[in-house]
Amino acid sequence: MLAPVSVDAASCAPLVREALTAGQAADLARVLKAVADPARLRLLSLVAAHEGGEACVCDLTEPLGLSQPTVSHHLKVLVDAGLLTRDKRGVWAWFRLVPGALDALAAVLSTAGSGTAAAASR
Amino acid sequence: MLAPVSVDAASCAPLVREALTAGQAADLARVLKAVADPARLRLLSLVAAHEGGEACVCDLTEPLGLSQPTVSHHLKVLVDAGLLTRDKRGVWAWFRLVPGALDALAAVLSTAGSGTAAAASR
DNA sequence: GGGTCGCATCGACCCACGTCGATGCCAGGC
DNA sequence: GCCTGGCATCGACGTGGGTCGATGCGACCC
Repeated sequence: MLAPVSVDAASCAPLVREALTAGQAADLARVLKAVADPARLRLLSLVAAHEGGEACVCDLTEPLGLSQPTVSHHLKVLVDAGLLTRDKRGVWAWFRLVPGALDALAAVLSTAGSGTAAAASR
Repeated sequence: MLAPVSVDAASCAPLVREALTAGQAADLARVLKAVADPARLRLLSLVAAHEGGEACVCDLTEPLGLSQPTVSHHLKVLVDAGLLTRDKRGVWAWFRLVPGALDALAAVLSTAGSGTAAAASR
C-alpha cells in the first residue's frame, strides 16, 4: 500500500501566493485525486448528510449503484487521504468526515489568503 | 474534444450540506480531475505567481521539467476546465487565472456554508 | 520569399485507476 | 460448534490519462 497521505501534508500557503515545489504539488495532488472522483464525492456527501454524520457501507452501496467491494475500495482511498475515519463497532464499520479536512483543502485552493476555513482545521 | 466543463457547472451548495446527484458529482469531479495533477497544480501556481499574473508557455516548461507539448496539453486541460484563460498576442500565448474560479471550487469543498470565497467569485 | 521561433496537434506508448466477481476474515446468534 | 451477515482483500479486466517525439501552423524578421 502506498503511504497514506493526510491532508495536513498538503496544508500550506494557498497555491496562488507562491510557486509550489514539486513535493508540495505531489502531496496536494494525491489528496485531490482522492476527491476527484464522482463516486467518492457522492460518498463524502452521503456520509456528511447521513443521520448523525456517520454511515456504514451497507447504507452507501444502494444510492451509488456500485458493488460492495467497489464502495469499500473508495472508502479506503478516502480514509487514506485523511478525509474519512473508520470506526468498526461490532459487525458494522462506521465512517464519518474528519473535521476540518475538507476545509484545509478548500483553503489551499482559495485565493483568499487568510480564510476562516484554515482556522477551523486547527 | 469533450465538452468544456466550466467551474460554474459544478457551482452548487457545499457537498456536505446535501447529497450530490450523480450529475452534480460528475461535473464537479471533472473540474477536480483537472486540478488533481502535480504538473497542473504547479502550472496554476506559476501563472499566479508570475509577473503581472500571466505567463507564456516558454516561461513554464523549464521550471516544470516537462516537454513543451506536455505543458501545452496541461494548459489546455486547465483552460477547458475554466480555470485559465488563453490570450494569444502575436507569437506568444499568455495564460492567466480566471478570477473566482478557484474560489468557487474551494467554496464547494468547504464545510462552512457561506464562505468569503463564495462572495469573491461573484 | 526563406528562415526562425513559439505554440498546438497528432500518434503512440505505458502506467495508473475504477470496476467487478470470488474469496477470506471476523463478530454475533442459535 | 456451526451458520449467517457485514466488510475487507485479491486478482483480473478494460479504460483513461500523462508523457514524449514528430509534425503542422502562424507570426515575425531579415
